Amino acid sequence: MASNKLSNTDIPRTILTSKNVLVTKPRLSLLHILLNEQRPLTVEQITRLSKDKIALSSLYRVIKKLRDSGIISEFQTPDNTKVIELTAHQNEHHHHIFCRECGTITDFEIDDRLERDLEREIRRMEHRYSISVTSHSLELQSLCLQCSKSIAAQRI
Amino acid sequence: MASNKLSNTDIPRTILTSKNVLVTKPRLSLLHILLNEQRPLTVEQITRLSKDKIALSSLYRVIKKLRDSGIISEFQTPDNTKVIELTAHQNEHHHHIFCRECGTITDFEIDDRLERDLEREIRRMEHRYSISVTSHSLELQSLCLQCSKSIAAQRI
DNA sequence: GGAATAAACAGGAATGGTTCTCATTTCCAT
DNA sequence: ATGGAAATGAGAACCATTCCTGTTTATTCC
Repeated sequence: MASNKLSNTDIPRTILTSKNVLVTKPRLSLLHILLNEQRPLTVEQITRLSKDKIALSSLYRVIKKLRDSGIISEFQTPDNTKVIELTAHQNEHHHHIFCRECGTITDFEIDDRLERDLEREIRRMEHRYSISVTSHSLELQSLCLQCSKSIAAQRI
Repeated sequence: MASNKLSNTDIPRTILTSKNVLVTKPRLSLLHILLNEQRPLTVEQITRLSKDKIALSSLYRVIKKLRDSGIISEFQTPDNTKVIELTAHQNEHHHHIFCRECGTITDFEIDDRLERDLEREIRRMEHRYSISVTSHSLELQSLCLQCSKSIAAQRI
């Protein structure tokens, strides 16, 4: 039975048209992957998930285009790898946890009160250093549950 | 008159020997530069400040060695550049402000109470995600005073 | 709907930062 | 002082990313 709602596969198209970005296969494909995975991904992970259907050069170009259009955003892991995520997810302002073993990235939000305190402290820093802060990010480095288990197992 | 204290030029040597790291010219040279500048430096900046007396390959090796010995620490700017700073400076736990125009990096510390709240929140995250957080960093992106001035000047 | 036009694509070559290799030099314990 | 281990310098290799060029695809206007 046909749904009268948008199917999942239409969301990427809707995102592109709503931002006035031309709809093309590689762009749809990238958005599709990001929507499916629901977590930040590296270029390499995207390449693997796309089953090499996007040329690497195109992937980089698409990332740039969608970043400039505000659809996705980009940041770096502590060991210098480029990571991409949907900006939509960013709307709930969040931070990142990096597992230093497997490199998995997890989003997290901090307590509202703490986030407000943080903002206030940043305003103070702006005065103290005579700067205007445009964004902030909090990063945690950790061992994820899985990695700490497998490391414990190796020790036995 | 000869000083009976350590001269500045002896500090790098003392650092190396106290950490049981072999004393060599490139290592002394890197420490010398970091002690002089008193701020985080990129590989490129170090190369320039060393007047090209350290081979690039050696510089990378020295950075690695001193990092592994805990003498210096390494992090990334938001645009993916490697930055080195003395770990001694780290002892007062601090964070970084990156100017998105000129790339200058400034250290800053946050209010004690906020830092404690942050630590507490991190403990909560550890429970929530079943992870063990090994370190955290707060990064601000800003325009520094100088850059915001020169941008304002351009507009006129 | 179909042709013209503009944009995006694929593939490969080029680039730049970082690491590796290996012959030579430096350090340091004896 | 000297032998052996460790570090260095110079350049090659590496790999992620960017650039280039000819081809394909999407949009626009008829």
